[in-house]
Amino acid sequence: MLAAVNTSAKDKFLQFVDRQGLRLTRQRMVIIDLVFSTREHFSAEQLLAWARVRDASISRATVYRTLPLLTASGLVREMDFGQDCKYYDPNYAEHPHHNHIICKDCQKIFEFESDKINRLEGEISQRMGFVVDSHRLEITGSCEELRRMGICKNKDEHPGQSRRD
Amino acid sequence: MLAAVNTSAKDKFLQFVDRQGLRLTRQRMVIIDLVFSTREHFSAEQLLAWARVRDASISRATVYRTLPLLTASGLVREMDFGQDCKYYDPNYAEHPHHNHIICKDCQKIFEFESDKINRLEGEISQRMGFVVDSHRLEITGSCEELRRMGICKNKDEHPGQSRRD
DNA sequence: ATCAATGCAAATAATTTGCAAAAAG
DNA sequence: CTTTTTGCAAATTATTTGCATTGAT
Repeated sequence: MLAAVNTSAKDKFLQFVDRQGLRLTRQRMVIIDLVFSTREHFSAEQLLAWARVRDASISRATVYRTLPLLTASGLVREMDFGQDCKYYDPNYAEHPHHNHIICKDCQKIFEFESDKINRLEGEISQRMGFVVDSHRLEITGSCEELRRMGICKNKDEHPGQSRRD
Repeated sequence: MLAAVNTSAKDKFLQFVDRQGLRLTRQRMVIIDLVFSTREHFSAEQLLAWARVRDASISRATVYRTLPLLTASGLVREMDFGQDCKYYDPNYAEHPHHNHIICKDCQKIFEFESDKINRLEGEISQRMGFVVDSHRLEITGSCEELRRMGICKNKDEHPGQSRRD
């Protein structure tokens, strides 16, 4: 059931693989399965660890060589939260325009969508002579709850869950 | 005159240096002068090159050790446009809430501000139980002009120039 | 004087790459 | 069979750090 959530994203990627004439290797299959059955952001190292549970022989190089394929397909997006390594977000297949809000207290990352913001971005871009291709909005904030009560109500929520504006 | 544009930002940083009990070395002075007299985004390596024009003995290590001071002051912001190295934006002193729009054709980066977007972000964040601390909005788009006519009207504009929503 | 800051060079760590062997189509 | 992909290990590259020395206060 959990694994079924992103099935269509996986299928889209399989189509991409086909369209590009790429080969469907055992290693790629493992990686694809993993990537499209999670909603968590992950790093190359995390993906490698997950993959090795299923197939201990999968190499770091293969993971690093598969990530650009995933991003090239547009179904996974590289995220740069000024950390030491890059993170990857598999939720763009389902929510191509989602944004991030990061709790600087509990460090969790939430996703949300806003048509209003999208519309404004389009208007502003147009006025500046651009056609929007993609956008990246990341809000950093603090949880009122935590500041007032010392406990963050978001603490137990599933990361990568999308709320609606 | 160009150097005077950001004088107050420089002064603010000097106050920060003082407040933190940091010492005002010759090398820091050179770096501070440079950073607050440009509106361009720059990398550590670029800053080092500029600094060495004024003082050939300035080391890479000093530049790398000064950058975190600049970002800690809030007057300069680290920018991660999925590139090989980090870039730094000195325009946050004057425009603390500005956003970026990147022309994927001519690769130039423009800055703009939007109170409407800021307001929306505040509302959405509040509804999600957050108080906004900072935000990062980056739009990637293509220049209609370039696509239609083969020439980008933005080509000669000064990068780092802020337009108003 | 005292302690922070510097320059140098070596260390770190994420990511990339060359190459011979394995496997997909 | 042919060509892509893999695993391994070595290379690359931005950034960081240890240490003896210099310099700001």
